[in-house]
Amino acid sequence: MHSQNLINIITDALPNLNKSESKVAQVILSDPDTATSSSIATLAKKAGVSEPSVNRFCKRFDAAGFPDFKIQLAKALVSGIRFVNRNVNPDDDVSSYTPKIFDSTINNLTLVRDKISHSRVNQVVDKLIQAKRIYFFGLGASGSVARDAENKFFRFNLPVSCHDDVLMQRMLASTGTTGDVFFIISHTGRTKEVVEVAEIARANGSTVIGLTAPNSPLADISSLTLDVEVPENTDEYMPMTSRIVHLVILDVLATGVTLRRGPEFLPHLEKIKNSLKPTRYAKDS
Amino acid sequence: MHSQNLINIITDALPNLNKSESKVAQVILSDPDTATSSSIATLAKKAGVSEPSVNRFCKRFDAAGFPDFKIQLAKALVSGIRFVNRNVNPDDDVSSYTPKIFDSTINNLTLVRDKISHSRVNQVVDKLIQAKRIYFFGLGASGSVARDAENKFFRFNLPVSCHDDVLMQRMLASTGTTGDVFFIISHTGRTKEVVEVAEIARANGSTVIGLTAPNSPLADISSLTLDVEVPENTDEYMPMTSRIVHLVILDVLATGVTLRRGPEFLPHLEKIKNSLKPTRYAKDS
DNA sequence: TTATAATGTAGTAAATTTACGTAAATTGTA
DNA sequence: TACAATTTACGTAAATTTACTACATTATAA
Repeated sequence: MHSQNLINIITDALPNLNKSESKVAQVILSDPDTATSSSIATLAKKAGVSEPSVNRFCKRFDAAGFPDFKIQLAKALVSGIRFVNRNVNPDDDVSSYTPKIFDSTINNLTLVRDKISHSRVNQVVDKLIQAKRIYFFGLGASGSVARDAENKFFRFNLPVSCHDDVLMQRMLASTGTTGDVFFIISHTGRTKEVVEVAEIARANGSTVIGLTAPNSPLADISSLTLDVEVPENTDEYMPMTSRIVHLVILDVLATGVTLRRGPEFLPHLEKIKNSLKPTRYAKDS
Repeated sequence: MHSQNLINIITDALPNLNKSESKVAQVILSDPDTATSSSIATLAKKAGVSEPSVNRFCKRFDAAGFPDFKIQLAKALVSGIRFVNRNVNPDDDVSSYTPKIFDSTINNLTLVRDKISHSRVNQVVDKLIQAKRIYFFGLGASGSVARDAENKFFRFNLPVSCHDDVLMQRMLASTGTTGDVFFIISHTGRTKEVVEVAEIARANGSTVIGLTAPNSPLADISSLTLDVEVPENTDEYMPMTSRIVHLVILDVLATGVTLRRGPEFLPHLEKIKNSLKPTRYAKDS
C-alpha cells in the first residue's frame, strides 16, 4: 500500500476537526501550493486564526512543526493530488486545457492506485486463470475497453472474446455454464441491459466479474467486483476518465495472469510478438 | 513546461560550482532526505562552510531561500522515486506489481504532458474542425483506440467512422478527397499496411494526421503528427502504455474541438447524454 | 458551577537573511 | 615572473523574520 497522501488524510479528518483547525484545513486544501511557500503568520491570518493554532494543526497531523508540515505537504502535492479540481474553462486555450486533462487522468489513476483492493485483484486473477472461457462485455465507451481486453487476453491461449452487442451478450450469457467467466465493464454499473445480462449469466452458474462503480446494481449482482470510484465530472468540458482507469486495471490483471503462468510462458508471448515483425519496417531504415 | 528534477540540476551543475558551494552540494546529494529536515546551521556545519554560503547556494538554484530550497528538494525526492523505472519481477506479488503498473502509466502520461507540442495540438484541432469527414484508423491495440475516438467524435455532428480492417482502410483512403481527414493511430508507426494506407490517402489530397512515434515512417508521410515518445518496455511483464497516452491525447483533441464550438454547442452534448438516461437504473434505487 | 477543551496573547528562542568587511583568486601590466 | 588592480568568494555579526512555548482567556460540556 502506498503511504496515504497527506492531503487525503486532511480531507478525511475534516469532519473531526475543531473550529479553528478546520479553518486552517480549508485554507490549506483550497490552495496547498501557496501554503507550502507561506509563513505561519501569513497562513494564520488567511485562516483567521492565531499562529499557535496553525502550529497545533501541524502537530495534529504528525509533523514536527510548521516547516516540517510544509515539507510533507509539498511531497504530497508531487505524489498526486496537486491536480485536484482544475476545471477546464470555456476560455481556456491549448496550453491551459492540455495539462489539465492529463492531470485529471493522472489524478484518477493515483486515487485508484492507492485504493484498489489487492486481494480482490488476486481473486479476479484466480478466476481468470481457472476460466474455461472468458467473455469481455461492454457498451459504448466500455465497448472499446472490452475490445482492448480481448486483444490482451487472447495471448494467454484461452478462448476469449469481446462483445458490444446487447443481443449477442444476452445469448452468450444464457448459454454460459460453470467455469465461464463474464467480465463486464461499465462506468456507471446502472445500464439496465448490462445488469440483465449479468443476471442471466449468474443464473446459469457462470462467474460474473464487474469492473464498475461500487454499490451499483451491476456490482451487486456480480460474483466479484473491481470497484472503480472515479469522481463525477465536475465540468462539461472534462472528458470521462474512468475508461482509462479500466484499461490500466485490465493491464494489472493481464500482468497478474502472466506472472501466475510462470516464466515458461514467456516464449509463447515472444512468439506472438515476433509474428508481427514481418509486417513492420525495420527500425534502422 | 515542467521543471527538471532539482537533484539532477545540482548534479549537472556540480563541476561549475565554487569550493564552498560544491561542499554544500556534496552534503546535500549524499543524503538529500536528511537535508530536507535540517536547519541551515546543521547543514553548514556538516559541509564545513558558513550559513550564508548555504543560503547563497540555495539562491543559485532559483530558490527564494533555504526553506524554499528544502521544499523544492523534498518535491524532487518524491518525483525522483517515481521516475525510476520500477520493473515487474517474476516473483512480485499483487501488492508489488499493481502500483508498479499504475506508476509506469502515470510516468508516461507525465512525460507526454510535459513534452506535447501545444501548437501542434492546435493545428490538429483546426484540421478536425474543418474536416468534411473524419476516419479513425488503427490496427491491433490501436484498433480499440480508434473505436474510442469514434465514440467521442461522433458527438460533434461530423461524419466520423473508425476502421480496423486493412482492406476497408485501403479502399476508404483511395476514395478520400481534400477535406477528408484520416486520423491514423499506430504505436510504432512502422506497420507497412498502415503506412501504405497513409500514402494512398495523401496521394488523393486528404489530410493525414498521425498519432504515432516521432521519426517513424508513418510520421514522415503524415501531413501532421502528434508525436508520442513512450519509452520502450523494459521488461516483458510491463504492459504497453502508449495506448493509454493515445486515448488521453484524443481526449485533449475532443476537448479542443468542443471549446472551439463554443458554449452554444453544449446543449447538443447534453442531449446525447440525456438520450441514455432511460437505459439506466436511477441513482437512488 | 466546575472542569475541560479550545483558542489566543505575548514573550522567547531559533532560524534565516542582510550588510559589510576581509581574504582569495583572477586578470592585466610592467 | 612579479606586482597591482579588480573581481569574486567567503565569513562574521547584526538585523530580521519566523516559529514555538508558556500562560491567560474564552468557550463548551458535564
